[in-house]
Amino acid sequence: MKELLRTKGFKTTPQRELIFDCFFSLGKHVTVDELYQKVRELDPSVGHSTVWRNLKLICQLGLAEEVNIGDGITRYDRTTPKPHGHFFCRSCKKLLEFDVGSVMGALVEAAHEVKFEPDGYKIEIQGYCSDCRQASRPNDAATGSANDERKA
Amino acid sequence: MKELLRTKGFKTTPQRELIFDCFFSLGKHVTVDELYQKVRELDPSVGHSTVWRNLKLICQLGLAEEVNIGDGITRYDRTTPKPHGHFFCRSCKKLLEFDVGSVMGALVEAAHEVKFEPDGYKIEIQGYCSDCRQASRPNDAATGSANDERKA
DNA sequence: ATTGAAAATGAAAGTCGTTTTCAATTGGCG
DNA sequence: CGCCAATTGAAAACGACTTTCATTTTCAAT
Ligand SMILES: [Mn+2]
Ligand SMILES: [Mn+2]
Ligand SMILES: [Zn+2]
Ligand SMILES: [Zn+2]
Repeated sequence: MKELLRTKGFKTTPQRELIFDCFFSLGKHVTVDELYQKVRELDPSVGHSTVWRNLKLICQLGLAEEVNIGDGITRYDRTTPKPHGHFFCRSCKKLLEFDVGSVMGALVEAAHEVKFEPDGYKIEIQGYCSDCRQASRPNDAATGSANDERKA
Repeated sequence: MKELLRTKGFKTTPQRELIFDCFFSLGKHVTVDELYQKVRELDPSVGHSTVWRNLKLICQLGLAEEVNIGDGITRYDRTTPKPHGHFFCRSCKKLLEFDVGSVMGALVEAAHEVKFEPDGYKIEIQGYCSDCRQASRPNDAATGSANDERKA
């Protein structure tokens, strides 16, 4: 890790090491604030912007990539050898991963047809996970309109 | 159109009619500001928030849905009978649509396997469209890192 | 036509995650 | 060591989205 940083011309600092460690110890799909909280448990002096900057750096190094599910909060997902898709539960906001190997062929071909050169894939299925469906059985119609109540 | 509004309990106003008309006359994937500009060509007195609110209303009526590609700008896409995917060009920021019929089966099955109940699909392929690739042939390496220049 | 309650409007302000600024500190090579 | 560029942290800036509120308008019921 230090090696990778050095060879790319970045310095190793205590904050950076801590942030990197925390990031990789936390699960996938971490938000800046989640990581910030985790880091501050171990060193409350670390600043928010430092966490943010190092998260960006982690992405720059190719160790993670941003995931944007449309709720305005960027999540950082450890890079996986092959692209994967996400099930996003509208209720608990959790992301489940699934293999997209079976659909990549068709997508690449569709791109080819219109001479589009793909370099990134975002396959996200929204809905409700089994946990949440069980929990809210009686009124899953209500939970279904998560953010549609304007003038209720 | 007026009928639909009335039956749902919404009022018809000159601004609303203008905004609806402009929205449907513009192409797909419209941003609030794009629609705002278009509307103001015809009536400069219409406010930004009115455009925004009516765009939300159009979604509420099921005539459009929000598309969030991760650049922080919400686009509004006219509802299509069946879900479609998007090619998003990192260079010109345009969205090309493509049919996802051939991959829906696999996705639905993948969801089934983990007891996830899907109700929304977002299939977005990022990359470079044929126009942009031709235009920037000599230095497509540079354009390739659209937003990766932090300390260039 | 008149009227009044509810909805809609527009300007301005508020929200909130992201990003930048800047002075002070620090890492690491020579 | 000693220097210089990289890094840090606090605070401010940014920007799209959303809400607030006083005023205006719609429209159903007189
Ligand atoms: Mn993931
Ligand atoms: Mn579309
Ligand atoms: Zn859930
Ligand atoms: Zn393009």
